[in-house]
Amino acid sequence: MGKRKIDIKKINNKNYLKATFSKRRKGLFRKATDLCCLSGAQIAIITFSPGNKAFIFGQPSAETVIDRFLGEQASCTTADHDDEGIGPVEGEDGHEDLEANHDEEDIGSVDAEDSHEDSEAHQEEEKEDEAGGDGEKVSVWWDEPIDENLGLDELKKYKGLLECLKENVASKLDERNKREFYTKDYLAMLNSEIGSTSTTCQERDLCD
Amino acid sequence: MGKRKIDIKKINNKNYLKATFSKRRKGLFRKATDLCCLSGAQIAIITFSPGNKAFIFGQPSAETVIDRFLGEQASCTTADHDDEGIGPVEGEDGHEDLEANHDEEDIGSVDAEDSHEDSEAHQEEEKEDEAGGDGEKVSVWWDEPIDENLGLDELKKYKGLLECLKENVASKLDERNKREFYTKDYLAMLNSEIGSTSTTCQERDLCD
DNA sequence: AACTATTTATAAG
DNA sequence: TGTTATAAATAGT
Repeated sequence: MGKRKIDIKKINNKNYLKATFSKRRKGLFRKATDLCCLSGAQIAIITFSPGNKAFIFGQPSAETVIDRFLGEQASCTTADHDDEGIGPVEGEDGHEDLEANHDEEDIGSVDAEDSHEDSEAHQEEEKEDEAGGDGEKVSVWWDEPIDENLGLDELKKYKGLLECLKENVASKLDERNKREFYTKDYLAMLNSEIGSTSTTCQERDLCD
Repeated sequence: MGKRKIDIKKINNKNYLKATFSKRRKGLFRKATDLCCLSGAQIAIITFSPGNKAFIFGQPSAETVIDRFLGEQASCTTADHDDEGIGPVEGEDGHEDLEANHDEEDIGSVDAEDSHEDSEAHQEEEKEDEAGGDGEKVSVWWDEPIDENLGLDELKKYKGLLECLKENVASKLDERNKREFYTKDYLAMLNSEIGSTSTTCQERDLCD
């Protein structure tokens, strides 16, 4: 997608690599945002750049989606999980001529919750590499002044973003409430178990 | 990107939603594949569709990247990790007029490992929804017959895929070797600790 | 599912 | 960093 077609193979020129990674990572996150907003999907993306810096995308948060994934994985422990432990391995996506099957496509019951769009939350880890450590701005889009000259499209996008923000705040609150609940629940469990005889201590063999 | 521009807002029509999710999820994974191949980045994408089906992308594997992320997160435990616990929260990506800063862009030392491209491994969980439960094919692209009429681009792509496959197999082997090593190491540690006095049993308070 | 008309993404400059 | 020519993705059919 540019002035010239490029082969999809490892870029060796450092500067070009950096520029390309940056542009394409942004593009990837933008696509994820759009997909979340359009479909209501939950998505987490974890990226370690060639410079080993982490870039994280999460809707509603990376942790939420990862936990859900790990949870489902754990409850699906099939006989031999010696490598990935999940289902069928798909080699590649979207290479027309080479494309392998996929009987995916799902979407069961989408409870058409009237009109509040989706939200997205991105988080980015910062680990100053040796490359330029200028004064890390930490502002976010909703702190930026509103451009006076927004066109209709921009205004629509802005509206969408605000709706996403609202939804995001709501889901964060929800998460926090859940966490508090579970914490209380866990504490209650611990308290009840300290006095009971039913629990075994797995570590005991090593303890004496 | 289509015959008409659409607003990025929740789609309510089920069929349109399904088609859109499917197309865009594939597009997202294709972008991730390209980014991995071009830059050597490690990426994991976890997607829960609106039908609550999981679609996983991983390079070299989702687990590897998630573990790395969780590991780094654990070692970075800052004072208050009450919600996401990572760094600055970025609200949105790539909305031109609204775009907030980002002082990301990294790429430190890319050890130019001559010419073997990147690999990708995707895994897809299957959980048959009520929608069409036909006989789950489990084949992958490298099992498919090669189209006799591939053009130059397709051949290049094929070459790239095979190189990725090779690299992927190599990294899987590497992972497995590492795992065996750690397992041995861990067992050795356990053995040496059973007889020692240095280790404390964190669970002890609950054990008696 | 396959096909365009268009919009988006992005390689180069 | 911003611009532009082109490739790629995809909305609607």
